[in-house]
Amino acid sequence: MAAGTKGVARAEREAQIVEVACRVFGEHGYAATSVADVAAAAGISKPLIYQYFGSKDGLYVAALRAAAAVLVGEIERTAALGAVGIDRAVVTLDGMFRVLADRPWLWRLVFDATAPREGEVAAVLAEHEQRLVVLGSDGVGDLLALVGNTDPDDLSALRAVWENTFRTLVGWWLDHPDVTPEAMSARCQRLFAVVLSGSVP
Amino acid sequence: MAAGTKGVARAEREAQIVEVACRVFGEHGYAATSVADVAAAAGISKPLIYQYFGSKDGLYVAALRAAAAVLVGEIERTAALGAVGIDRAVVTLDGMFRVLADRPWLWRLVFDATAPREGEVAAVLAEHEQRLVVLGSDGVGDLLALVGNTDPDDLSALRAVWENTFRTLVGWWLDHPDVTPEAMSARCQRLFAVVLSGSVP
DNA sequence: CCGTGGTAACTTACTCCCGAGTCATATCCC
DNA sequence: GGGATATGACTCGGGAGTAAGTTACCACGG
Repeated sequence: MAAGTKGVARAEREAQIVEVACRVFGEHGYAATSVADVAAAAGISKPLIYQYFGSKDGLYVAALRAAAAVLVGEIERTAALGAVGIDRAVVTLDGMFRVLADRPWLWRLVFDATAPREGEVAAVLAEHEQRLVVLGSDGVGDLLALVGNTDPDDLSALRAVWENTFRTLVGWWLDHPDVTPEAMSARCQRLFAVVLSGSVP
Repeated sequence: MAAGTKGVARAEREAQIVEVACRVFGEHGYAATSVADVAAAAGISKPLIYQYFGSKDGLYVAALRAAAAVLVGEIERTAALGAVGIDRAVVTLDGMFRVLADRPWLWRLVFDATAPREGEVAAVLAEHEQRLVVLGSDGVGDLLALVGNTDPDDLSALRAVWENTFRTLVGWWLDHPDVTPEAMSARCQRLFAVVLSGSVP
């Protein structure tokens, strides 16, 4: 490949690289992805990525910010709809299924267990996590308030359970690509109803 | 350090290495742990580990088997007690808290997201996961049967939710080392009661 | 209209480091 | 001597990051 410019402006090239990086990082995970992999997938060379993003983590942060803007933004959007209880849960999940339908890799990118736990990446992850904690505590808090429970540790634990339930249901859906968002939302509604029906001894 | 024997028999040395490996792998994760780290922690040299376990994965498999024997064994033990519904959940969690109290690192070892997804390690992980799936489907199946739901995908998804709820509660507890097993079991019972009370709109 | 120099876009071909895995050798005990 | 236990000092590969050079475009003076 010749060394010279291809006439692609920096902003445009950066956007293209970020999009490719979202996909590659999301599909294979941070640890298993090399900068050379992303460069190859984008049809460019490694040093260009370093010139534009500085480091592997810099690239990852850019991809993470782009993905989180979509996903956390969607969660905040549905939260603002004002549904409560089961309805709020189902509406939130339904919105997520629709957003992920044509770019499912964004999910694994944002919740990548192999991402570094320190440095700028960790800071960005913590920032998004904090937004989710606020939203989750809100919904779960209503539930605890109904029974007069004000223990902060109970709230913290139950919020964690809810977040992981959310993650698990989305993860299950991603593992079953034949299931439509509509069918999956219906399944969630059904399962919540079973659990919350109080039919357990 | 002199090269000669220290008079430690192979079986004894292997047991010691496995114990140390459980701790180091469990505390830092598979990916972030080098064989040299384990050797240093055990007070021996790297080639001895290779002589006894063949490879990093071989060592990891040995540690995994030892840890899973304890943890999955405990889950199977409590499952055999015959409790149902919330009681079964609480009994299972309670047993786990007690087992983990003096060696909490075993948990992160068995559920390490940075462990390889292929090769012998993956096979061993899948084997233990399968045992958990059987147990989880059992408990969750009762719940669905009560409302006449026989959809296998509903069972699969709800089982996944339960397993992750379990993992989340244990993980939360590990992040709050001041909470005693007794207090944590009480918290779980309380939270289950809230959710299953059907008090949601 | 035609250089011509400056700048932005881009690549080849490296260095460097870290961790997995190995080889040759040393010590101890029977 | 011989086998089991042990280690220092390597090789090797892969991925992060870099140095130096190449090509295209564009603004300007002639």
